[in-house]
Amino acid sequence: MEDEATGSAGSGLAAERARRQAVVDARRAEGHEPYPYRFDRTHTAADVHAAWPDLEPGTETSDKVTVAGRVRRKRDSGKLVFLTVADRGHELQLFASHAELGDDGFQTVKELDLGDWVGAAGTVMTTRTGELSVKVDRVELLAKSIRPLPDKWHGLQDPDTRFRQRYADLVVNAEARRAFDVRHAVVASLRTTFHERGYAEVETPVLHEQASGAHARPFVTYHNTLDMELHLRVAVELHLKRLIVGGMDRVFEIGRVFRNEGLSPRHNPEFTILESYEAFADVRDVMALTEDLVANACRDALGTTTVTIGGEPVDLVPPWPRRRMVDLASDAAGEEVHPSLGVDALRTVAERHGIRWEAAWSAGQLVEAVFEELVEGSIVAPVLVTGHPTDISPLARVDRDDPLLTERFELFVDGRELANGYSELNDPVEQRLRFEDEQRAKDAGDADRGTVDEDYLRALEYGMPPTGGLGVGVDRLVMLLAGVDTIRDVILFPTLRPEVGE
RNA sequence: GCCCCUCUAGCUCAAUGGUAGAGCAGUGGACUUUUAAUCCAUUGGUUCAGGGUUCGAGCCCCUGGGGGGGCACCA
Repeated sequence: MEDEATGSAGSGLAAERARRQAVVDARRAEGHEPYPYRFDRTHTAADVHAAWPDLEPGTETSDKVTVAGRVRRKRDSGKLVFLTVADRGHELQLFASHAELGDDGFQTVKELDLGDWVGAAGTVMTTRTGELSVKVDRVELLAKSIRPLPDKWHGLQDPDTRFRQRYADLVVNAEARRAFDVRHAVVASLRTTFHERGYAEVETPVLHEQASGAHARPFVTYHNTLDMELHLRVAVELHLKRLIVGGMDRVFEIGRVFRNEGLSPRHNPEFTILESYEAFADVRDVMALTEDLVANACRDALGTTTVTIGGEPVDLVPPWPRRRMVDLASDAAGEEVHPSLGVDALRTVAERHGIRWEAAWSAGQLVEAVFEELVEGSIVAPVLVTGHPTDISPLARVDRDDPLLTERFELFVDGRELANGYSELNDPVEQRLRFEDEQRAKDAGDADRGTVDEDYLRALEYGMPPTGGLGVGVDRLVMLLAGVDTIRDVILFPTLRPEVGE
């Protein structure tokens, strides 16, 4: 009877799904395919708005369009139904009248639930309040939504559900869509900037015998046939420089790297890194490249070079200030901070400022600690921090003016490191010594430190030209430009613990 | 790994230790120009799980789980 036919017996999620499934079954029984294979549309919602931008209220055109989208809202006043359908973030109203559609077509409209995908053909019109609409004469269900969407007005608020069910988040939360629109525009812009400069985009292995190129703990996995442990990469650096040795000249990679560390609003175990290497360039060229990459990405994604940080506008137009790490640290400490002071003196400086240090730390690590504690968090507008101590920069070339520092920089914005680059060390003998220092530190118990990469050294022995290299945290760049403060808002599917039941 | 906060209907949220509610969604009804349509009626709950205290627990306590924030580590 009535209850069976409409599936209205009971309530709750299970009953709602059953009711909607019953609509699918009924359509099949009537000879309609509820999940058709394809649908031809002539216009997207955005196209319609662009093509008929300012029709007077109450206009009826004879312009035919065919559109498709997801039903987001439905206003049913009996013999007339207004449907608001969403099509890639743009909305369009369908004006569905019984007079125009007849019994069958109107029944199809009546049966539509919020969340259903629908295709419709009709003429462009405006209602008497001026809303651009399509007066439909044909409506087709393209896919039934069996599961009800989250609240049409409040959206999805629970962060857990937003991340686990990103599909639902994207349907109902415009802010979520916007952050990823920014992301996609940023990534496209980065590629464009590189392509315009003659770089080749490359892809290098994710599975490494030894993860190297950054101070980080790797994920360990296992290959059955080779019967060996493999490590997921923590950086792409050494492979790209092998390509420079091979004469590829200008290369970049945008790829996922994996670091087996804690999660936070700024850290996801897998994240996207951009690295680039350019033969015959040094750190100054790389800083200029970085400025262009970021300014272009901002312009391409936002249409402006101004971003908002903590409620204040910040202009990203280059050039940005270049300040040596030792000078920034010295200014903040009110006394000289430089690795030449030696470990003992630097420990004293650290203690004077309440900075905790460890016995194993080198002079360079102490300098870095002073910088991180006293300076890093206070940088808001972009600053290129240069001249990192040699002992914390095992792959960077020694500064031509100061043997204790390197030709390196890190870009800081909003208290966060966004990029890191340097004049690449290309002397295989010196690189071996630096690797050996890393290995010693690792053997002494610092799991993040590196090992001696013999194959990389072999490559360097063939000769690597002078090279400038860059690494950019793409997720953090997107966070800055999208104006969000958690990395989970710019990673579609952030790492979560397994879900427990439903 | 440690500390703090949080978890109630499909969604968004209420509920001095005393009968678990509302809005949206859903269902039934009215309505041919609505805009979160409106109006009338109405279904829907293992209050994250398991223990405990109490005459009585969504609320207090313990254990466990998910999530958020902080610390640590890092980009």
